Amino acid sequence: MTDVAERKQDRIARRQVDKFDARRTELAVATLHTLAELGYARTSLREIAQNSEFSHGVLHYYFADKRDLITEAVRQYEVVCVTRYDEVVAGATSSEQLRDGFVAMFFDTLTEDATLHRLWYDLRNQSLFDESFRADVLEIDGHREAMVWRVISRYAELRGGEPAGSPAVAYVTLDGVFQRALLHHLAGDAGAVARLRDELPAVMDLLVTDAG
Amino acid sequence: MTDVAERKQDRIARRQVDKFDARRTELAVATLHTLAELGYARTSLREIAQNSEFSHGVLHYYFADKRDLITEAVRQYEVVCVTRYDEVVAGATSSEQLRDGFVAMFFDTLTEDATLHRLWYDLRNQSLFDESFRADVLEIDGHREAMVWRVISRYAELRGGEPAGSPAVAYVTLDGVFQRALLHHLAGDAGAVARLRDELPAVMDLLVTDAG
DNA sequence: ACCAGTGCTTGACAGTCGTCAAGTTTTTCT
DNA sequence: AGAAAAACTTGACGACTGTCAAGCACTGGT
Repeated sequence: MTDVAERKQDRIARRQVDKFDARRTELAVATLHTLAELGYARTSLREIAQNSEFSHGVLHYYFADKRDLITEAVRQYEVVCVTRYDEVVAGATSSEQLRDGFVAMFFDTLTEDATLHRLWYDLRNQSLFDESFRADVLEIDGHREAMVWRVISRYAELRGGEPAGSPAVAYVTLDGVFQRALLHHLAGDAGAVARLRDELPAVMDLLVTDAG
Repeated sequence: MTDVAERKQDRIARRQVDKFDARRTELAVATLHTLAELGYARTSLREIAQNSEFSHGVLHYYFADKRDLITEAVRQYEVVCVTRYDEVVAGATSSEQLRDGFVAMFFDTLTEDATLHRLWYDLRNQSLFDESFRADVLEIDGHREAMVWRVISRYAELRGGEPAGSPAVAYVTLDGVFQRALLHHLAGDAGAVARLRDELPAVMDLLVTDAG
């Protein structure tokens, strides 16, 4: 085979791989939405296929098995979710601006992406039972922790202070507030969500020491 | 029917009701252990029955359906879990004693009852998808919050200070630490658990203001 | 125009699920 | 001891699951 022919073959092969990956991603996104709607326990392959424009058999053409499919869907979640606060951090020129921007974004995504967030917590919990999810979950959890840390360390900097705890403590605290707000939001308790919104600035202040 | 006969009937009926309830509870406990082992998504009635000394059909003799059974199991969890720290609070005569006793109990139940705790988080998450669990979950969550508040408010008292946040903030913070410790414990990362143990006293101190 | 191969659908498989009716064993009361 | 009721087992049902093989439709290359 000539060099030209080889390069052409390569181009074709690459195009096919690209198409294959694109469809994989498309199906993973459909999976993500189905999971967000039904939860892990009640999501079947046929249900996922109905949320796409394909039939259920195609899933085994693009994915080895259900686990492979769901793992890919989780990775799609990660792409969406771990840079959410970065522009708030980048744009803030004062601690008040950062604090208010963070609180606004926090409760905006809470209500806007509620089903996606409940899925994340569902999958993180699955990893407590199913070892095969654990590596991906721990990786995403680490990215979420880093995201929170970028907010808190910058907040401390703008206030001329220091973070009061480790990245882990900052993360679990704010994530705990988020989980609780999500639960009450989905339960229809707007009052409880509003109370948490009022408290969130004070929680942020707990996580940084005053300027000394 | 004579009065004597009526009273006798009553006694019999009560005894039968007691027996009925006792067996219901027994089966609910078996359900609880199965759920703790497999998680909500993978727990079937036949599996539950195999963890008891009965056959799978008996479950529909004592429970209307699967939801009824699992709801009862969740209530059993509540009985076990919401008074765990009370004796630590009652016995502590100094803030250091309360703090150290709390930390010890915290990580003791983390490792000792790990499967039960992961079940709780699993069911709490189910309530994000399934409305029928929500009322029970919110009730248990409230009891857990009250339990944490008894610890933190007493801790503040012993230090001559005040709690730094609301009961909700105290609860989600400590529960967040617990969830993270549980995840890393089940993932076999003893180092991460040890680091959280080292940090927990500082987290408690974040939640109370110093004496003024 | 034809052919090969990719992409996709259809239908079937073996297994599991919750549920329940029918029947058997055990307990309880007279 | 014998009858009545409760407690429990067994087996079956329809529905649903993940998986996969067989075949149809369509595309791109020659």
